[in-house]
Amino acid sequence: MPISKTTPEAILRAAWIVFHRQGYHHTSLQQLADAAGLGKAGILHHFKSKAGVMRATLAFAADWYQRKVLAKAQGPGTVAERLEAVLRKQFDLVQLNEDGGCFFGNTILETGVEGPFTEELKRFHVDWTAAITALLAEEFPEEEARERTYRIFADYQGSVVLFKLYHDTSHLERLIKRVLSSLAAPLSPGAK
Amino acid sequence: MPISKTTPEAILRAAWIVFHRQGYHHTSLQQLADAAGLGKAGILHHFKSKAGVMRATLAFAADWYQRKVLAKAQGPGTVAERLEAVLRKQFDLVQLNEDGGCFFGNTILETGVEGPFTEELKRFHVDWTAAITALLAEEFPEEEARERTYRIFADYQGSVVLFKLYHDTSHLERLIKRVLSSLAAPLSPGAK
Amino acid sequence: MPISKTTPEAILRAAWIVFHRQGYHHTSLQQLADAAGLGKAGILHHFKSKAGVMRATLAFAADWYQRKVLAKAQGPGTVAERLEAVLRKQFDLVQLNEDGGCFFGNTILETGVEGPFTEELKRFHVDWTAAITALLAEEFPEEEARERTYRIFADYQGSVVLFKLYHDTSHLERLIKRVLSSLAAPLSPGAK
Amino acid sequence: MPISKTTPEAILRAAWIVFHRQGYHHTSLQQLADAAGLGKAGILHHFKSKAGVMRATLAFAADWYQRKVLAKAQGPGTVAERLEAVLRKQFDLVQLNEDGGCFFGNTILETGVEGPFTEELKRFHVDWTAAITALLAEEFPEEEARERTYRIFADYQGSVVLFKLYHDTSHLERLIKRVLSSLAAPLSPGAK
DNA sequence: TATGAATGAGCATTCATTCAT
DNA sequence: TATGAATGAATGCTCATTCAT
Repeated sequence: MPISKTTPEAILRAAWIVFHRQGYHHTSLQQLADAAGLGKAGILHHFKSKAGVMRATLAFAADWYQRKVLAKAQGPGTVAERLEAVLRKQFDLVQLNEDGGCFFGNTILETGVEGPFTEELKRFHVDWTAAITALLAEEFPEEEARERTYRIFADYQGSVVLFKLYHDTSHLERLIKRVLSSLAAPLSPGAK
Repeated sequence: MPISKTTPEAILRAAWIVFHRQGYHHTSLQQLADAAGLGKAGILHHFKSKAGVMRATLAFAADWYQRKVLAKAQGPGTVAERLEAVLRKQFDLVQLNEDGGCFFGNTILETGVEGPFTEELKRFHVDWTAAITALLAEEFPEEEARERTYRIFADYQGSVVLFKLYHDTSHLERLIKRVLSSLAAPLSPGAK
Repeated sequence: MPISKTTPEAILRAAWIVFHRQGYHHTSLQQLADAAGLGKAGILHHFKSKAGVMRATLAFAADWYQRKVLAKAQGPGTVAERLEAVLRKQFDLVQLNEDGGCFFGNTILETGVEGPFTEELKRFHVDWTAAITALLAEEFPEEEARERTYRIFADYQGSVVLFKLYHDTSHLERLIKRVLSSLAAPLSPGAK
Repeated sequence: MPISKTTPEAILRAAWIVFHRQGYHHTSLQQLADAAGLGKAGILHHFKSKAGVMRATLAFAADWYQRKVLAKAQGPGTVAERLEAVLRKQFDLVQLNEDGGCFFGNTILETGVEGPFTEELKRFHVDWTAAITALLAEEFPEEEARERTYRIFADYQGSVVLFKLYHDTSHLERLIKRVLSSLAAPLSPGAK
């Protein structure tokens, strides 16, 4: 008895949680199926392999990121306020799923180079960089905005490592303080 | 034909490479055995489980790190020279093993909190922090040295993510420039 | 090429034979799979572990016992005739499977107390006792029927040991003679 | 560093306990080694295989049985008293080792026919039969003594099954009562 | 659209055993 | 007399995937 019309999106939503919490290799199709309330074959009916599910999940998450996180870079408020809003929203995700860290960062380190996910992972970084650079460009010259964005990204990813290591959100708070106060200071040298 | 007296250390040296390249979950005992030139059972004769091999490998690597990388924080040369030496040595490791990134950072993100490796992973961070803080304390007040160390660590881990994403060592070079020039500047606010 | 729809019952029928012949611990999943004409994974698709197969097999066998062996305690014929019929049917099973003895008795001694099969094993004894007691109660007072049943059970299990030790069915024939002639005699003392 | 001169007998004493508790197939060489305080290779130095250890253990146990259990059939006291003494001593063994049942009976059912232990197992039964027959022959004609012995043996093995199934020593007590009171009664028919 | 049966490769781990020392 | 290194086969079980229905 078929039934129920599980949407692919519902599967991805469930898969996101599981992949985020456990990583790609440590997640089994069975777990994805359980999370989505389908059989394993049901999952593969929609996405033709485990890697396919992952790819779609990354795309789905990047999309969501764009709409729910990076969108906060636009709209009313000062540059600092909007930057803080983006970072705080980002941290909500980091703390989700039993403190899973950054889904994209995790996946970059786990599947890295040879992985079949490079495209989606790069898209995330490109999106992120574009949004934050555009925001900072309201206040700094283009070139400088780009450099500042770059440094914030690195600082963010590094802070997530500390957060995961010590399970302590203060590392994320410190990042926000650091980033916001850096906006008020001239850019230290060390650029590309 | 048994016998040949593979030392546990030789196994760990081989395991380090494989774990670094592939991550914990994506590495099989068979691969560890192949790398060490033993049968699977031969590995488990020395370490009682795959997790045991990982634990020992992390300890071995942390030790090596202490002796070969962090040791460069001591000795002759200016603070900046020695800091650069440490970072450059670190990058050698990052680029090793098909651009595997930071073995410890990877493992932190992959096995995170609940993992059975927290102890070894924390030790790495504690060692690292102690060495760099001691170095910077030659030039800055204790408190400031600690904060600077903290920021460098975060920046380093974040840069590794970029390196893995784009396969491009320039991200590591930029980190060095950024770090060294920051030594010459007053610490921007945003501390703990 | 998957598919062929092996029924769980077919698996249990095959497993019964193998477990009976070899015992629980000495039987491998591979052997069960071979006997059922499936791969190991095929077996575990139907029963989630080797112990699960054993449990289901014991339940299946107990059921069969009830319908094919103990059912002979009812119906036409004298009490003695029906008791003999039950015992003879029982012996057919004992001699099956390369003289495997009593499947339930074997398992009781092999996995004993702490085993995960106590429930199924007790059910067998309860069924057996209920059927034979009901039969004997046609001729003896309730209490005495129970005691006689008890002694027959012990004698039966003991005779199986001798049968397995010497591979000689005369031990089973002697049991029948002993049991039937005891029906004609008053119950010797020694009750509970 | 060799040392310590573990006697073969000490190994067998330890092996007896483990084999009795767990059965032959469910016992590993490692467990035997642990129990004896040696390495696996140390065990195999004395007995050239696991089966060899089992064989020697059965022989050792049969010997012990002869000297410590069946010896009670001789000496002062009435026939009934001595028979009870033998049975009670036997029950001590049955209850030993986490209610392991009769070591010999267990092994007969577990390894049965094809097993490489038939010889030792038969020796146990022959010894037992000889000792009890000799005892009963003090009071009954040779032929009758043999038949009574035979029945007691079967009843004993059957009672052990009940004891293991219900973990209840009352089954053993009932056996003693039954056996002793049968001595006072004429032998019911049903002989060979 | 989804299931459930099935597969074959692979998993970590344990097995009894060998053998140089 | 005993160890510790090592093996190769086997253990129970999970994996991603296929496919008839």
